[in-house]
Amino acid sequence: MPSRERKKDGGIPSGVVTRLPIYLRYLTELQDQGVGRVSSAQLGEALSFTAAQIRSDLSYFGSFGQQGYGYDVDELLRQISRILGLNRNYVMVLVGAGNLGKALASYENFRRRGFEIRAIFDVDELLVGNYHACCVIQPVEQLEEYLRSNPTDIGIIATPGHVSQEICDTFVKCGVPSIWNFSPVHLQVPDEVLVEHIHLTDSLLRLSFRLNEQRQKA
Amino acid sequence: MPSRERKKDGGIPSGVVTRLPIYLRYLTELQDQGVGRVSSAQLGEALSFTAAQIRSDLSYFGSFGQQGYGYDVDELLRQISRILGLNRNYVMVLVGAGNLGKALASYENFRRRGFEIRAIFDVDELLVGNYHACCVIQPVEQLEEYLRSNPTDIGIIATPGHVSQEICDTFVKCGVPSIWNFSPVHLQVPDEVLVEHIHLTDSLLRLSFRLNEQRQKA
DNA sequence: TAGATTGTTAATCGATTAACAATC
DNA sequence: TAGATTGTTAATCGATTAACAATC
Repeated sequence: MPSRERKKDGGIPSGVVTRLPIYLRYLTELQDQGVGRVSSAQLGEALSFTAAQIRSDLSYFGSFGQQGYGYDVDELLRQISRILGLNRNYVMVLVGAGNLGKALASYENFRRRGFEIRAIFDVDELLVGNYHACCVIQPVEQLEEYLRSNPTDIGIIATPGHVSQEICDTFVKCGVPSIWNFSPVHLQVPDEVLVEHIHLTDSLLRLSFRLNEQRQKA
Repeated sequence: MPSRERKKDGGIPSGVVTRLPIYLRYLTELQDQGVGRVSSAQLGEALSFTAAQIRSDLSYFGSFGQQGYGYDVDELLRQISRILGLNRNYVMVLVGAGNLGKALASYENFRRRGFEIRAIFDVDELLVGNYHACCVIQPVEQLEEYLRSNPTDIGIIATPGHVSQEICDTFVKCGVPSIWNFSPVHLQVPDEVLVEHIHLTDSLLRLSFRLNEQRQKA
């Protein structure tokens, strides 16, 4: 089976990108259970995808399986880790040390995967100077100066909505290439800056929509 | 323009459901700014959608605009609120009082929208008995008994992954119709139970994928 | 070898968009 | 009225799936 790129043009469909971490997570579970081999049919069954979709997704990146056998769990895990960029570390800076920000700073799984929060900033003078998890909380006025001398891969925004665009602009201005946004705002960024949103309220509203779907016909 | 259902069969495409909360959020911003009217072209411009998509999405639920005028911001906001099920309250129960669980319990925006956490459960004996935000933390062994006598709309799972399926099963067994899952696990539920996942790590991995997209060709 | 399962192609399905008659 | 913009239809685009030759 020839291992060629199926697409030369670059863009991987966003559905594929959404599913890769799901595959990674389940394969890690299998590995923990000592399972050594898995077929696309088994993966699909466990994750509610079709086998064809899983094979099609993987084929964007190469040929990782064997006819008649399936996939070696360890090997596929290694490949997907590499594809997701997990063979390097990421430097992150967090702005907003409220409850959510603190929870993010304390979450060990990120660090374990190579994502490290190196600095925390907040406006609140009562918080500034306190240590939390990794580091001392600094005043947000010093964010720009900090970023100038400390190259950062990912800027995390866990502030109230009314300041998040401003923080975002600072990240962009200082060359931070990607933003992880927890504030309930649609951030405006240049095309080349990557943004991932975690909109808690949006997720909750999707749930309430579906809870009411039957009743809510116009 | 006749206000008919465009689809009789029921299922609203998930893309539409994803976008409705985004529309709600932006319309709220416009209302706060005192803007009284908006066209699909303006909405699309601000949110990076096409005008056609916005009109198409809304048309699943009725006709809320006027030719030559656009949409009345207040009225459209009212309609989308209703469609999302925001004209009632929701009772929630939280399991897992770690950093993330505490952050969720403290988040005022949920309550403001009518989503109320009525009880918190945890395994940790050191936490049990403490008050947090709304309520005292109860031992998780009492979850089932609690749910039997306290009808609950949404079960929130903010536990470590290895117990989340078990908690989920308890919710399902006790008739909780929907689950808001923050644990890094693909939960198995019957078809009729609704699940919304917030997978923080998956989101972070999508970001690292895209940060590395150029380099990572197989 | 026979059975199983891949990677890929072609067919299908669904979602997005462009265009426009309707009409405020 | 003339200009603007809706809601909807038809055309396009892209993603998913079924089928199968290749082959372990």
